[in-house]
Amino acid sequence: MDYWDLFLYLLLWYISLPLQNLKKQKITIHDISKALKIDSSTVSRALNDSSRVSLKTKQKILDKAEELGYQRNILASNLRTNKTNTIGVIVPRISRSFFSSVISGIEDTAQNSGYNVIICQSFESFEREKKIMNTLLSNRVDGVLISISMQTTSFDYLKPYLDYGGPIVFYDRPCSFENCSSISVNDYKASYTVTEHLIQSGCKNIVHFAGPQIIDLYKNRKQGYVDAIINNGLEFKESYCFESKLAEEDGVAFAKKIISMENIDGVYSSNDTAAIGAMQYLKFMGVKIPEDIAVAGFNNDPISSVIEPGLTTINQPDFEMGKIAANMLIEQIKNETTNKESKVLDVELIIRNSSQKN
Amino acid sequence: MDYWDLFLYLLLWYISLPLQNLKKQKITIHDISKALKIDSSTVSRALNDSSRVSLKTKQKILDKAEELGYQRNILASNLRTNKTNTIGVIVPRISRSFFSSVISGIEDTAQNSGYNVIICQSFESFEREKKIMNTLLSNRVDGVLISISMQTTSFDYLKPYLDYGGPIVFYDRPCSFENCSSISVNDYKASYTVTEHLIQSGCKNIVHFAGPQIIDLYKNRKQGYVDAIINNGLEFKESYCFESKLAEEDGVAFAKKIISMENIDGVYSSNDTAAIGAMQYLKFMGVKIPEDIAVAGFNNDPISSVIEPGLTTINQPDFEMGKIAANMLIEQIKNETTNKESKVLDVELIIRNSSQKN
DNA sequence: CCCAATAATCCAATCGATTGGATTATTGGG
DNA sequence: CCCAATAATCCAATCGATTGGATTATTGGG
Repeated sequence: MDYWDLFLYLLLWYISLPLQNLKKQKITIHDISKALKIDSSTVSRALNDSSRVSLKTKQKILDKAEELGYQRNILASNLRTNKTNTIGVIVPRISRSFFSSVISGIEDTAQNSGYNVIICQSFESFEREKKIMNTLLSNRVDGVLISISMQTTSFDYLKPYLDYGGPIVFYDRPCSFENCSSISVNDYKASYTVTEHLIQSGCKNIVHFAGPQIIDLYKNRKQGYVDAIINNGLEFKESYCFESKLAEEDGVAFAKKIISMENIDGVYSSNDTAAIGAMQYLKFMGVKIPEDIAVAGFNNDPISSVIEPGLTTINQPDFEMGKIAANMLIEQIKNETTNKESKVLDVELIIRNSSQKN
Repeated sequence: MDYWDLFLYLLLWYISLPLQNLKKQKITIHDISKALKIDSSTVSRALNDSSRVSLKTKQKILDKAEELGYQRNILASNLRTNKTNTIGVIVPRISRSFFSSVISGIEDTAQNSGYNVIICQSFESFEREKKIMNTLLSNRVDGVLISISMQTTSFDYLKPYLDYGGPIVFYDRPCSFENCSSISVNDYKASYTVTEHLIQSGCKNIVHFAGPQIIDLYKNRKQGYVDAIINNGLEFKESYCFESKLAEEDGVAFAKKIISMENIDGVYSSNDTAAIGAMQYLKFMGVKIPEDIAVAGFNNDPISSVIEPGLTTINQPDFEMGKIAANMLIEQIKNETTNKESKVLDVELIIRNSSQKN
C-alpha cells in the first residue's frame, strides 16, 4: 500500500511538471476585489485615483495592490480605452548619428509626456516601410513619426492609418501628403550656403553628390547647389551631378570618376558618409585636400571631425528636431485634430579644413 | 419654413462637427459576422485559417474582410491569448555602432520569426533601466534582451518580470543572475591578445583605460590586460589603470595624464571612443602615434578606420550576436523553459597602424 | 430622530478576439 | 431512404480593465 501511495505521489508530481514552466497567473483587480470584498470597479477607480472613492478605501486598495504585487495589465486597459499611449517612429537607420540623435530627442519628449516609443528601422526599403506601417496600425499606436525611405514615392500605404484617425508627422524628409505636418531643416538654404562657401574658397568646378531625387529633401539640396553655382557666375553642368544613395562606396566610386575628369576642384556631398568615402579614396590616390580638391558634406557626423583634414559640413539641430516632432505629434493626438503645419529649422555651417583652399 | 429647415440643417452639421475628428470606428469581426450572418467565432477561425471552417466560408469571409478593410485588433487578440509576439530590447545607447549592429541582428531574426521588437535606450542610467523594465512588464512583452547599464549593480528589479514567467537574455554585458542565459564575446581573451600585440610591437609601459569595474565585461577586459602584462614579463602597476565610463572626454583627460607621466609608450583602451579621444589629444600635442605611443582600442567603430593612423582594435561579431541573442530568447519563449546557457563568441584582432611601432 | 443632499460603492455592460464544447448540416455506406 | 460518422457552424464564456448609471451609506440641517 505504501508503494501505491508513493506511486501516486510521483505520478502527481510528474503531471504537475509541465505546469511549473507555465507563466504564473498575474494578479488582477479581481484578486484585490476578492481579497477586500470590494467591487472591482471601485478597485479600478482607486488605482486610477478617482474622486469617487473615499480616501480610506483608496488606501486599503493601494496597500493590498502593493502587497499582492499587482501590475496593471496595459493590454486590457488599452483595449477598453482605445488608447495605447504609444507612438511609433519609423526611421531609415538608427546607426546614422543624425537619426539616433533625433530619436533621443523624440524619446525625451515622449517620456516627459507619458508616451512609450516604438522604434522601427526601414533600412531605406519601401517594402519594409509598408510592413512596419501595418504593424503600427495593428498595434493601434496613437501616432506615427516617419522619415520616409529613399525608395518611397507613393504614399497610399499611409491611408489606412490616417483613415483610422491616427496622426502622422514627417520629420527630416518632409513630403506634401494630405494634411500631415512635417518638420525639417532648410535644406535649400543650407545647401546654397555650403556651395557658396566652396566657391568663395576658390573652387571653380564643383561636383555634387546628390541623393535620390524622388525625395524632396535631396531635390532641395541639389537645387540649393544649382542656384548657388548659377548666382555666383559659374556654369551649371548636369554632368557634375552624381545621384546615388550616398553610401560610402558611392563616394569612392564618384571619387574615381572625379579623378578621371581632371579639372574638378571641389566636391559638395549631400551627406558626410559619401563625402568621407570620397576623401578616403582621394587621399589614397595622393590628391591633396583641400589644395587640389576641396570637400564639404552634410550632417556633421562625429566622424567628420576626426578625419583629416576635418570635413566642412552642415550641423543640424537633430536632438531639437526630435523633441519638436514629438511635441507636434502629441499635440495632435491630444487635440484629436490635424491642422497641417510645416516647421523648418535653421542649420549651421561648420567650416573645417577640408574646404579652405586659402 | 425654409429658414427653419436651413436652421435645422446647420444645427445638425454643427453638432456633427466634433465627431468628424473622432477616430473612426474600426471594422471588427462582428461587422463581418453581421454582414455575412455568420457567427463571429467562425469569422475568427476563418481569419486564423482554422481547419474547422470550410473553404467556401473561409473565402467568403476573407473577401468580406478585404472589402470592409478589416484590420485585426492586436490588443484584443493579445489580451485573450496572453501573448504579444513582441520582444523588448534594452540597450545602453543606439548611437554606438556596435549596439546598432546588434539591434539590426535582433530585428532580422525577430522579423523572420514573426516577432515585433521594442527598442529602449537606458542611456547608461540605472533609474531609466528600471523604468523601462517596468514598462515592458506592463506591456507584457514575451521576452527581454538586455545589455545592462554601466550603473547597474543590483538585479532585483528583474524579479517581477521573471516571476511573471518572462525570459530574459543578457547580451554583450553578461551577468550571473538567476538562471538567465547570456551571450557575449570572449572579452578576456580578446583583451589578452591586444595587450600581447602591443607588447610584441615593442611597448614596455602600457596604460589601460578600464570601464566601470562593477560590470563583468570591463572586469574581464582588465584582467586580460593584467595577465598579458604579467605573463610577458612586464610589471603590472595599478597606477597604469584609469577607470571611467570611456567617453571621448575621458580619453582626452587620460591623455593629459599620460603625457605628464613621460615614460608611457602604449595605450590599450576598453573601447574605441576613449581611444580616439586620447589619440586626438596626443596628436594635437605633437605626440607621434605609434612611434612615441602606440594605441589600441576595442569595438571596431567605423571611425577607427578613418582616423589617422588607423586604430588597431577588436572586431566583434555584432550582427551575429544580435541574431543569436534573439534566437536564444525566442527559443525560450516557445519552449516556455529557461535552461541557463552562456554563449561566448570569438573576436578578431584588427591590426592597423596605430599599434605598429616597427 | 427624520429626511434630503451628497458621498461612496456596486452592477452590468463593454472593448475585440479567441476557444472548448454543443448543436446542426452534410456525407456516404448499406 | 435511413442513420452513423464526420464536417461545419454556433453558443457562451473569457482575457482584465473601464465606465455610466443605479443603489446604498453617510452627513448634517431642522
